[in-house]
Amino acid sequence: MTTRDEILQAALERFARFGYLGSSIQQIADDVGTSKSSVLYHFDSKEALLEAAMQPTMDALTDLVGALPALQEDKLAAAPALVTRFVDTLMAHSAAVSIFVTQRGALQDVPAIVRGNQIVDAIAATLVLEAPTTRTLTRLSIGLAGVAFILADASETTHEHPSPAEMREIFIETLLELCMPEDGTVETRKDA
Amino acid sequence: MTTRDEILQAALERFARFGYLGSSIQQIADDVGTSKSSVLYHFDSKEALLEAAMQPTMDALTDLVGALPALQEDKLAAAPALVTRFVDTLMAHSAAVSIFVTQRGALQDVPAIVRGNQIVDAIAATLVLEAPTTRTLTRLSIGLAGVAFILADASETTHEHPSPAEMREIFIETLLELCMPEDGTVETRKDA
DNA sequence: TCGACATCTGACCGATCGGTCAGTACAGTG
DNA sequence: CACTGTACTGACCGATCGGTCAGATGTCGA
Repeated sequence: MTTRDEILQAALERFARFGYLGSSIQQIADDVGTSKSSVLYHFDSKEALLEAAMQPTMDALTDLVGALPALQEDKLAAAPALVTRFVDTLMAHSAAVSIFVTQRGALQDVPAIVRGNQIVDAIAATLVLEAPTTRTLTRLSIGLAGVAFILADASETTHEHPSPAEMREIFIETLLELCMPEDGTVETRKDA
Repeated sequence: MTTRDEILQAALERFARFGYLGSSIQQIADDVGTSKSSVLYHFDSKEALLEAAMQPTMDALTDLVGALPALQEDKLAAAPALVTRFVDTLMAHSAAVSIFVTQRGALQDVPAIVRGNQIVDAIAATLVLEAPTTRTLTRLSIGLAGVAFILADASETTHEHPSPAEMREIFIETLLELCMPEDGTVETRKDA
């Protein structure tokens, strides 16, 4: 792994655990075993480092959003696959998801966070399977935020959580339940 | 309102919007229109200010937890009232809830956050209405985190949210649904 | 009139912040 | 050999951080 990649990795973990504002360039440099100047050689500024660290996650989610229009024909049938893909993507990028979820209030002007907000809006709009009332939108928001939050919690705190495989099943099931019409019984799929 | 109370109020809002680490004593003083020294006269340190600002919320939630044993006889019947009270308490203290939810990773050693974690554990344990399996505990966590998160979002960002009354209904309904056994149909109450 | 006390302030402290810059070490290329 | 570009570093900058302290001001009851 190159020094640059090590810095990105360390920054992602630091930002997720202690917050962007609670992390200093010096600390990240110490984690990697390099100097502050080295970090600032690879990245123009602290904010540029945050941007670079968040980019792979935002790209993956953008890909997901890009694939949405093809599914819109039969929303109800496509929902399980979409939710599964969404959950898998979140779980594969839990550190960046943690940063986005817990700090998007404080980092409202940061481009990566702005981009994340747009992505979430697009996904939420697609996942609503009935007429988008306030009620269904809010229910889905609860599910989305809750899932993202547990993911964040699992990656940043020490206390116990279910196994990833177990969490994945429960996330998918619960999200589907929250975005289905009231009487809908949902079957979960074991694989995407 | 006394200067001390004004400082508490301003601190709560600042911490919720920009994070504890992202807020300085000087900024809070400026919000109130006083000096940094004045803030440090009323509170021994920045952390003591956070503690004092969170205390009313933690006290309210502690009261809620204290009332729990009396309800344990018939959990299923008591759940709607408990959930309603819980939601109302959260909504009455949205700024402090926001601080707790979004920053408890970064502030793990702060007494107020430690206390909050204990409270949440107690409430979650009580709200689980069937045998506490991993699945039900995780589902409830999703609901709890999701509700708290939307509350935090509503108090710190500018974008639109449903009216408080509408949110309250949806929160109660969704939380009950997530902590009920699978087949349970739940009736919500309009008042606590 | 005289302390006693609460409230508040500006000057100041050492530490750390994000960031700049000149310069070093080195591998590759002609 | 000289030259170039990449990777990296330590010294340094002004600003701000949380916090201390000596005093200024006003309001009390004695």
